[in-house]
Amino acid sequence: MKIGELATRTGCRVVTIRYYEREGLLPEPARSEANYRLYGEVHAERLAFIRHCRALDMTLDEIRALLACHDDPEGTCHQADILIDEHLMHVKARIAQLQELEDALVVLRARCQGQRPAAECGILDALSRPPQEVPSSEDAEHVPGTHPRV
Amino acid sequence: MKIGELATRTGCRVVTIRYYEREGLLPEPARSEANYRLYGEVHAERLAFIRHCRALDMTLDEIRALLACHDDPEGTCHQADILIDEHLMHVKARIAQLQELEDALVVLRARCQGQRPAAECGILDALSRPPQEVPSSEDAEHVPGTHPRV
DNA sequence: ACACACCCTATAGTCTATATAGGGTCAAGC
DNA sequence: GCTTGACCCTATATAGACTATAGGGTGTGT
Repeated sequence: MKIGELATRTGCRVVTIRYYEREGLLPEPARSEANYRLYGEVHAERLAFIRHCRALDMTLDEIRALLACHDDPEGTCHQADILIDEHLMHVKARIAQLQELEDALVVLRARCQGQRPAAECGILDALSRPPQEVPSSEDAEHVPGTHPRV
Repeated sequence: MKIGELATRTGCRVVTIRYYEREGLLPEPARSEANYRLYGEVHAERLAFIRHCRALDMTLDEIRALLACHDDPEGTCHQADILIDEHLMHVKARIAQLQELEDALVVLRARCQGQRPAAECGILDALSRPPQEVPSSEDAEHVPGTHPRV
């Protein structure tokens, strides 16, 4: 199968597949006479694995580690377990952090109900003032915040 | 005050201050004879404003818009209200999405309790399999996911 | 006179892709 | 036989919000 078919089958863009190949997540496939990439079921399964992990917000490095477990069926899956546990903790930490953000934004929003001159706006005023509790992102580490790059 | 002092006072890296200047969020300050940047209270307050907004996970574009309101005290703060409302919705959407992820990860994690050969690992097996519900990131838009770049 | 902390600019790298430019391949229809 | 269009190729640039590095100048203390 050519790259376009693999893309539609897995719901992954063509350019993204080539990107995964460059990143070493997908093995280099055979080539046709016209230098087209030719994929088999093995590739489709591996790409599906990668996309499932991405859907769970894992980084490509985490996925690389899981694929290494997957490629070594003699070894134990202990590494995979640990990785999932850690990732789960990061997701939880990120949720907690975003909930603090949400509370802070609700408080901020309540300071202004609309059509007054900006000079009197409670929101702009509050943002200008000193302290404010700032949730640190230490524990969430590699888990993105409010604005994913889609 | 020189850039290093501004940095320690605001808890912002020196390079980040210069970056904000390049991005047009901070005005270009006066320079000493040795070409050092010289800041006043105005700059410190504006930088604090920016950092508070960043702590609330706003993008630099959102902050630019809030600063524009701030810089036009004749206008109304209606724009600022709308922006905060929208940002709040994005944060809420991202939280909901991450909670779905968390559930999926908990289910995944429960499929394996450790020291078995990777070939039998329920986690690796589940990730290889077809469908899986994948929360879309449509509503969270500009709110990053699980792995922020700190 | 020298060390050291601080400042400057310019450039490249991070991460996970997406977008663009400029070209080659292949089947169908005229 | 020739064009059209869909598909494929590579290489490079762009996004966001910084961080890191190289290579140099400034200013203070000993």
